[in-house]
Amino acid sequence: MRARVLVVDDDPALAEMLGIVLRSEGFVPSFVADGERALAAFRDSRPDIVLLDLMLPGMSGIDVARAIRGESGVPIVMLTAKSDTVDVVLGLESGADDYVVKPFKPKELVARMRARLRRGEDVAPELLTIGPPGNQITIDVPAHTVSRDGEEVKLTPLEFDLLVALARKPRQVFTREVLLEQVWGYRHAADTRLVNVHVQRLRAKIEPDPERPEIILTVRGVGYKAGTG
Amino acid sequence: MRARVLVVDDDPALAEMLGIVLRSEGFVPSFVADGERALAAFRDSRPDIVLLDLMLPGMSGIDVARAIRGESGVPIVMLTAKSDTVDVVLGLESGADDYVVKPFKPKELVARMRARLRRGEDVAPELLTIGPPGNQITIDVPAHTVSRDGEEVKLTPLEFDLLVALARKPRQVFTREVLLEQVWGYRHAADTRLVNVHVQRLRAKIEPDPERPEIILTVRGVGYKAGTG
DNA sequence: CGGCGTCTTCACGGCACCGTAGCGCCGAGG
DNA sequence: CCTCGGCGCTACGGTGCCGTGAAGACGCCG
Repeated sequence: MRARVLVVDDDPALAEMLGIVLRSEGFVPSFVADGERALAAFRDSRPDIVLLDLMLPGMSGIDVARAIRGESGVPIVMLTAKSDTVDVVLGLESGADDYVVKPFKPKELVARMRARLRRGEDVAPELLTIGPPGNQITIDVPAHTVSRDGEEVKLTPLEFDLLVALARKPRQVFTREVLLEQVWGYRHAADTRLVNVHVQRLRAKIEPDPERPEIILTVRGVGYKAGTG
Repeated sequence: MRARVLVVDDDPALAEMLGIVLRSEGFVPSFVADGERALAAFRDSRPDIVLLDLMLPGMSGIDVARAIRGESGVPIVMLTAKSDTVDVVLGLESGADDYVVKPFKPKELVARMRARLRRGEDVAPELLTIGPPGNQITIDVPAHTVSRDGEEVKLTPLEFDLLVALARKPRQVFTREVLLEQVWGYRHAADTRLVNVHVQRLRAKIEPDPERPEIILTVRGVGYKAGTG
């Protein structure tokens, strides 16, 4: 029952290190150094999880992630150098489930991989993605940023918290009372219309067509939920 | 699988020593003695990492670093004599990722090279760079200096610590409470406005236009973060 | 088809948050 | 003893965020 990992990275030294770490942690790693081979290897071996460098020769990690995501729901963890800066926002929207910034602690990487594999161990993911395919937004929790189509969307603190609350459990409906408690900290019910207003403001910023919301959906008579497609 | 190192140094004795050390540590080194050859060799062999002496005949290490950085993101580790001091500031902004001061312990050099290559082992880098392209500042942690556009920026100890705390995890937002703990050592919350004031003082010194900060950014309702692009 | 409840949309005022300037203490160095 | 830089603290003004109220649109029911 050892998980098979596909590592996509063009840095041989890093690959070697990952090999040692992953094997000692009970994973079965395989390695490729560029995007084309990554896709072929993925289709061939169907790994349980993919580790993907953002910077690759030729086909970028972004394209690889998109391609894999197009044909599988396999967990993808991105490796990014902090110097990548400009590409980060775009990279995160490509369908990755989580990311770690180089240099990273091997333990942290393994913890995040395990968390993606078995939902039991709760390392809060750095990235949350919601919305139907073709209309997704990505939330970078520690950076407190939200992006769509590679553009950062400016949100107020309250809007951000509300979005995160919904995105943490996509498809699950939250009543206004629950949201008031989780986001506002109100212990016992206040005016629930507050929630309506802020959902509306949020939609105005993140929905391409706020009149037909696809990311934050209304469940009439109950509350709201985040859509995933 | 073994990392290829391009060593740029005009001192044959040092080169010989480096050859022995690097080979014994599993690297595959190649050597050139001046800047022009360095560039040619780099374009030709595309090494995994570059070791670069700051003092070179003809084209200086600074220019070489800039040229390489202009066409590749390859890790560059500078070798500097402690007597260089004056040139160091300029050299550090040329795009190097780390540096070691001669005379150095072979073990330290190798550790720093590994840290740049396999990002897993975290040797804290000597150099931190933050700010958007074209408006970057470089922090030399052991030297306790900060420079922008080749000019050293004078900071007080507190300002320096605050800047380093933010720069160690760029893009990530820090609350004022966390900063008070990390920088001031206050265990449980004091007046967080203290942080505001020092951020402002810091900006006055490092931001070209303090009214439109690009290096230290405010995240309203949350805290501050260092920008990278 | 009509009515009612639910949700959406807009406008507006209070206020928390942040940026900025200024003052005073304290310790280091002359 | 005096000077000066570094730091803590307060005060004040502006900006944008948030909460409320009220009217308009929509869907679900009889």
